[in-house]
Amino acid sequence: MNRFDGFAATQLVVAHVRGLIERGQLRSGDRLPAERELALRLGVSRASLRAGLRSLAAMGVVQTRHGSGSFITSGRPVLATDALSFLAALHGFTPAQMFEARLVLEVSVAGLAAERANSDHLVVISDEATGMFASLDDPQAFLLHDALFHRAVALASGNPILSALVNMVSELFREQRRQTIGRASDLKESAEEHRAIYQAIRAHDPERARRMMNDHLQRAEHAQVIEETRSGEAAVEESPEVMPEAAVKS
Amino acid sequence: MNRFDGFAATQLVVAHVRGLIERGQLRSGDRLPAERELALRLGVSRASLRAGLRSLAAMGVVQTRHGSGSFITSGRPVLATDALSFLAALHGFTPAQMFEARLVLEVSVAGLAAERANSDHLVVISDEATGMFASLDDPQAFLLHDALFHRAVALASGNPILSALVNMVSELFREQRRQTIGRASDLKESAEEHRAIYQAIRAHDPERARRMMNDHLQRAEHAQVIEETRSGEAAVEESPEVMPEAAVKS
DNA sequence: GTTTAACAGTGGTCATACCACATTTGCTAA
DNA sequence: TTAGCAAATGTGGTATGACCACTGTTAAAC
Repeated sequence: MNRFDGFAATQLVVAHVRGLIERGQLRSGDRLPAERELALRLGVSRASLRAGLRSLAAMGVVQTRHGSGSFITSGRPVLATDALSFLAALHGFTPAQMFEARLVLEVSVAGLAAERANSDHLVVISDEATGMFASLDDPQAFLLHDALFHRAVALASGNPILSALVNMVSELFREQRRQTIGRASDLKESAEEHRAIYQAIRAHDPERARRMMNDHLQRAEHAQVIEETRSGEAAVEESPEVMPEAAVKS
Repeated sequence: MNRFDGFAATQLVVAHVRGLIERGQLRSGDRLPAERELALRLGVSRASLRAGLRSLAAMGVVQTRHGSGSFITSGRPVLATDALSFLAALHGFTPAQMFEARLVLEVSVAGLAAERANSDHLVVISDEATGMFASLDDPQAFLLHDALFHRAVALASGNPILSALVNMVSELFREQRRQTIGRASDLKESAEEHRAIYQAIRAHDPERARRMMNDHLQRAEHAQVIEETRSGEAAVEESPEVMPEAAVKS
């Protein structure tokens, strides 16, 4: 049945799991057979099977829990955000490019959310907005709520594809912004902008939601540019006021 | 130096390569050390090293060529499209959701392309448009040129993030459409629409480019819906005119 | 000088053993 | 009886060593 031994063993594993998913024999949250058994069943070594599972895990299709087993990823459709993050490290995305991508995606998404958001969606969005106001003195927490707010809006759009894309981009932005959020001075204004977006969505006013999201992103980008130039001057004229925390590792 | 043996060996590999990339010690197209050597250097087994590389490969960060070595992915920033494809198989994206996502992304992208496309970009876009006209009698080839056209437009937008996202969505769409393109009857009209988009971009007319892209996607979705209802009726009233080719595997 | 064959280097697979974590089972002791 | 704990089981994670398949180079043969 299988290809002759030693052909594309690991690829066979991926294809097999994919087939099971497409046939509906594996669904979100289901547990896969144990590695040793599945390897035997597919006629490949356990090493090759693990290689295949590793690929699937990197794509966010399966999650493996040490001691428990491998499971098809449950919950909402989510793309692995690492990939975009690596791309950023390789090719060096600029903040301008990130804001442009967010503008393209999120303005429309906000409009859709205003059309379709139900009360459950609204609660989550509102919670994150309050979370922002509650963490004005903790930039990192603020940034987290910021990202979660935008993801909540994307979720409310009702389109899982757009939601997955917004998740990726927002996480990418957060990773980059995390290092400079400390010098931001407009957290309160930012929170107000998010509140305005929320209110437009709650009022089911797509046009206003689009406008508010557009204004918010434009202002956020502008503020970040101002920060950078000011921080650049400061570095020349005097000692920097705020040191970005050094990311020390291993 | 390393974590005590047997901790998160495979994770260590990913983190290490990531560090090398972020420090600029590994750039696009570079070749990584041989597996046996790199494993020794990191103090992990070759199996664990390979697991890490497999993850990186699945994310599209590295490409490994049998007999030659492992290389940092060269060329333009591209996200692995498999992930979205798996999500589709798991959660079942509808054509309507796909078209909505494309509408959000590609209308704006077309506008940006009209602002920024240079002659190199225009050549590629034009080539794909002609490729569509040249393959009116070969639906699969037509569909390929269709996808490549949209990617060329995204590339011309000058934003690598948006380009990567459009690549993912266009590939997702193509995989889904591949099975039904055979019954399409409006290939020529579709080609004309693409030509109109190209001309708007070539004329550096963003507003027209956006409008043309918008019209194209709306018409394509409409045509596909018509197809489906007609095909549904046909299946009931009489034998289907065109059998979608069965995807036979293994 | 050209062609061809051998060689060394590299990733791909396999088999086996052992370790670490999670859950269940069943026994002990209160 | 029952609450608590410990052993047993099942699972993924890692390590080792060997061999196979592909690639590129080098040296030999023509």
